[in-house]
Amino acid sequence: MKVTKNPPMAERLYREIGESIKQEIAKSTMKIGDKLPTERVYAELFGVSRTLVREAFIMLEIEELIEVRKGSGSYLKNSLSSLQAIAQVSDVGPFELLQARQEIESSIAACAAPVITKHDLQKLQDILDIESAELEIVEKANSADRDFHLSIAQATQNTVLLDTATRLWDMKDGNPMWKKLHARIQDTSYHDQWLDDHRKVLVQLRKRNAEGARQAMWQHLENVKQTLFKLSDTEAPDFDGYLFAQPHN
Amino acid sequence: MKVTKNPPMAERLYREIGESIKQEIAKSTMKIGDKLPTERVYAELFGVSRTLVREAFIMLEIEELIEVRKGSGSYLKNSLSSLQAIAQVSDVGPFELLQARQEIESSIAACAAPVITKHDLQKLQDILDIESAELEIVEKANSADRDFHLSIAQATQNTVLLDTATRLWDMKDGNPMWKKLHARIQDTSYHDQWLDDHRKVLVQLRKRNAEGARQAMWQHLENVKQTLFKLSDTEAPDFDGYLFAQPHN
DNA sequence: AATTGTGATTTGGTATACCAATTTTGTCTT
DNA sequence: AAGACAAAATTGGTATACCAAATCACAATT
Repeated sequence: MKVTKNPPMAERLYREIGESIKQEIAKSTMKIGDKLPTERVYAELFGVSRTLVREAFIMLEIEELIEVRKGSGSYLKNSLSSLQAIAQVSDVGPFELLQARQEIESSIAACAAPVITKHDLQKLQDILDIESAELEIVEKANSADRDFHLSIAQATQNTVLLDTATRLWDMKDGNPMWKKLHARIQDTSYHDQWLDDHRKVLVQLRKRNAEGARQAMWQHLENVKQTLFKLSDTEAPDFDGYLFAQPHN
Repeated sequence: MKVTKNPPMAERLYREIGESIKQEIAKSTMKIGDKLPTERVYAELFGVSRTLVREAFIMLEIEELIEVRKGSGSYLKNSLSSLQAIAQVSDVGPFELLQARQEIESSIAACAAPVITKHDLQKLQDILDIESAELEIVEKANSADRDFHLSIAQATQNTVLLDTATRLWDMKDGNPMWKKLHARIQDTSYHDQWLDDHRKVLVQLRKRNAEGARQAMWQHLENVKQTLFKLSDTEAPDFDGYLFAQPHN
């Protein structure tokens, strides 16, 4: 039986064209507001049909790099650097990311403590129960972990904080370094400690103790950091460039 | 002479098609991984050519909502809700945003204090000098303000913190509420106080006093918040829905 | 000389036709 | 009946042709 596989599909052509156009823009001296070459010009330049160039333009337009105006032309809307600065953050190192999460999530916990609702507290309790029960199933545990952290952010009733926390959490997805660490975490059971950390955070939230919650969340992420540090120490070479600025507190 | 105008251009059709498709997805009971109707089906459904549907698909693909596979079909990749949660953050209220910035940027200041370089301190001093000199020119002052805050984030040497700070700062762009407030700020000169706030932050950073820097930055954003609160109070009705959870610290 | 109007040109917008990869179907072989 | 192979149908990929809006050039008008 042939398995339905389709991972290594050749990338869609319009993406290649789009990237090529980006390179052209990078090489040129165009400034924001300048007019780009027309679709037809690019089509001839790359030796493809205008349709493809058009699709590439749509890609750049959605990325907010350009703006296209009928009958007039397409124009640079943002600098290339400002965009890729945001894009390339995704492959940041685990420690750098955890450092940031420690700073921000402890503040979020402190921020949530005074305003958290009974309903949210119950929700956190439920998540903890799931964590206790499903400790073995890695996927469940992970999902619950995420729920726990983000639910606290939601309890602040501040959209921006929730968005920031979500963004930071999802940053680890797609980073190969995290996957390696993650595989090693599955064996050993640091989950027990982390579960205990979560309990301590919830206790402080129940007491509506802002500084207590801050401390508890700080300590939790400190423990995670230390764990990852040990694990990476065991089999270190992969982490060149990721090890730096240790906690300074 | 005819001015080159082109603001009220009818929105590109592919966007309408794309939004329509999103609605169709929302109405349906499709789950992640499910297969979407084919391009041809949508083309007939909406009474347009397949080209347009295809462009709409590209839009959805770049938004990471779907994944398209040649010869097979297109598939739901993410839930609609998770995406729009991120997208709609852009029009968040000024107070909600400032609240988040107060939490996060004060932590960033504390984080920067122990590790800030002499070079970065000098850079901050230079920015302050510019702020003092160009106090009157609103654009310059604004730019310097941004530089000051983001330079501190950069001084943490943590990419994620810098990215987060940048993201928060730029959130106010495009929000009409900010523009109204901003117009009113230009008249009065709260800039003096804010400039003084900045000085106090820099003093603490020089002393490498983490908690001092945290406090100084906190107070600075507290002052900004209070100022905006007064201004919005003067001419209040616009702010329905933006006034809520006042600082709880 | 400045302005206006009109037609040609440029540019993006849309539709149709055909190509290639994938999946499905059905038949043949074992 | 099971498996393998091939033909056919499905689906996205690409190219070409034509349409409509915006712009530009230039002459006619004032």
